[in-house]
Amino acid sequence: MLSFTEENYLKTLLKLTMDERGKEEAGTNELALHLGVKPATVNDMLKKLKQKKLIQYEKYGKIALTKTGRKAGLEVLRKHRLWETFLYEKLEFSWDEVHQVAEQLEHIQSQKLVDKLDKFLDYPEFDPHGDEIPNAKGEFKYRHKVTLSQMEAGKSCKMVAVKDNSAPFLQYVIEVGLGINNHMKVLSIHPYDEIIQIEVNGKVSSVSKKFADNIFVICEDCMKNKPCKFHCK
Amino acid sequence: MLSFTEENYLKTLLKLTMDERGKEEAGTNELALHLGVKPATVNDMLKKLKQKKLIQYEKYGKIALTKTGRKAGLEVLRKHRLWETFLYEKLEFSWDEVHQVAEQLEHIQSQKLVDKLDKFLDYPEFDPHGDEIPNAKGEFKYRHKVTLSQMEAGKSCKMVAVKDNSAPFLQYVIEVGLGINNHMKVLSIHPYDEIIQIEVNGKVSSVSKKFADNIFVICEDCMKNKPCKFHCK
DNA sequence: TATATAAGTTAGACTAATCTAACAAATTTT
DNA sequence: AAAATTTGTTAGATTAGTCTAACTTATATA
Ligand SMILES: [Mn+2]
Ligand SMILES: [Mn+2]
Ligand SMILES: [Mn+2]
Ligand SMILES: [Mn+2]
Repeated sequence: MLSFTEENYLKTLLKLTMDERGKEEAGTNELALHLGVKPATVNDMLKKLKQKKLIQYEKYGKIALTKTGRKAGLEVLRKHRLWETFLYEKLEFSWDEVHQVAEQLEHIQSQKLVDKLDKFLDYPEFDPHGDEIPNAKGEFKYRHKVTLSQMEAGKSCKMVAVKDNSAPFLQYVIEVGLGINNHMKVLSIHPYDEIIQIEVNGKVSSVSKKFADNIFVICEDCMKNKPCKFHCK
Repeated sequence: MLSFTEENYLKTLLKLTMDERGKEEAGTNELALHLGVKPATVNDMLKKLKQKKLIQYEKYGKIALTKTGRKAGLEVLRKHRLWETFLYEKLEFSWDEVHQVAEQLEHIQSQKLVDKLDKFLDYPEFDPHGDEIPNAKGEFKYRHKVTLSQMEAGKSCKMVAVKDNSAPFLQYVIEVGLGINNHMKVLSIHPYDEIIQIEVNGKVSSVSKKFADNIFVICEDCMKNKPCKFHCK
């Protein structure tokens, strides 16, 4: 049985080693930053997680999840995203409110509850922020998404997810008239300050580079399986 | 902000001082028994709860909730019973499975969640065990219920709740063919060992005194507002 | 009333999770 | 290669919640 804290470490480690592909390991400071604790605290926990065979780790080395650790992390992430979906779909929460409550709900221990909730929601594949929900086996759909800031002027794309899950950012996204599955066209990218002009539903908006870094999109060419020389390799 | 543990103490205190009416106070050992900890542990917590003005308590004296303490306890009880109802009504849990999971869910902190859940369930007044669910103001319906063991031979009654919420007991109740809102007639009570014969839906069953102590009923006379000399005063 | 039993308290110890402050190793820059 | 910086570790302390064992107070019984 894992404690809430242990679960949070595993979930965070999983996110750090799966978001940016290629990166399979994390560091003490990085983990501390994301968990909102001090590196010293993380260091103590690393010893415990290693002892429980949930991570691979040597003194002064990098941290990687073991198979069991990854499985446990996936389970927490699955619960988090299912609960977010429940709150959003069934209880009329807005997308900027669900995360905070799901942070608590993800730690409820009951296999039956997870299964029943999944069924009740009709086996959703994505949460309100467009993040993939791992299924009962821990598998999830991979999508070749890029950030809005990686798009070229003149190209069209569809918003599929957000990177930043904080309430202020999510509210700002709504304000700009954007949302999951919205189509948009990149009109221009200003060379001086990288301000990006986009058109959504006929309305033109200007967004910053910082904003665009946190919006995930799929480009129209990719969707149509056309090779897209700009950002897909 | 209260910890899980503090919430459990307040909820348990509330149940001890509201179930049996007339009894407004509880003792250290009694509380320890219900919480599954040692009296020494309770004693430490009493000091903390007193300091937070959630209970009234003097060394070697009895324990009573303050107004704030009672309100906090009611909120936890409300959440517990709403979650039980959700699991039972929406997720197809059986009535012997809901309690264990609700013990965890009752501690989720989100006023909005409680309100939305209440609405989603259409403001239920009773949980799957027949227990009253306090409303948003902390009020709940009072019903003059008695235990099945208090009934006289020849009288009819309706089952409205169970006292024992443990899975083995609840499964046994089903086995006997009983459930919330079932009507039954007490055929006989044997003077030697107090075995009670009841008739439910034409089927006759024999139950022990211990069993009957844990079944709450409303007698037919009381329901019809006829004075009932046997157990109502 | 004296004694036995029940109820409640205290002291001292333990674990999990956290911190600060000091130290050590690894990496980057000059 | 030396110095500076970043990254990671250790020691020692703190807090919440729990325990055992010994003690004290209150209540019931002979
Ligand atoms: Mn989230
Ligand atoms: Mn969490
Ligand atoms: Mn219950
Ligand atoms: Mn509880």
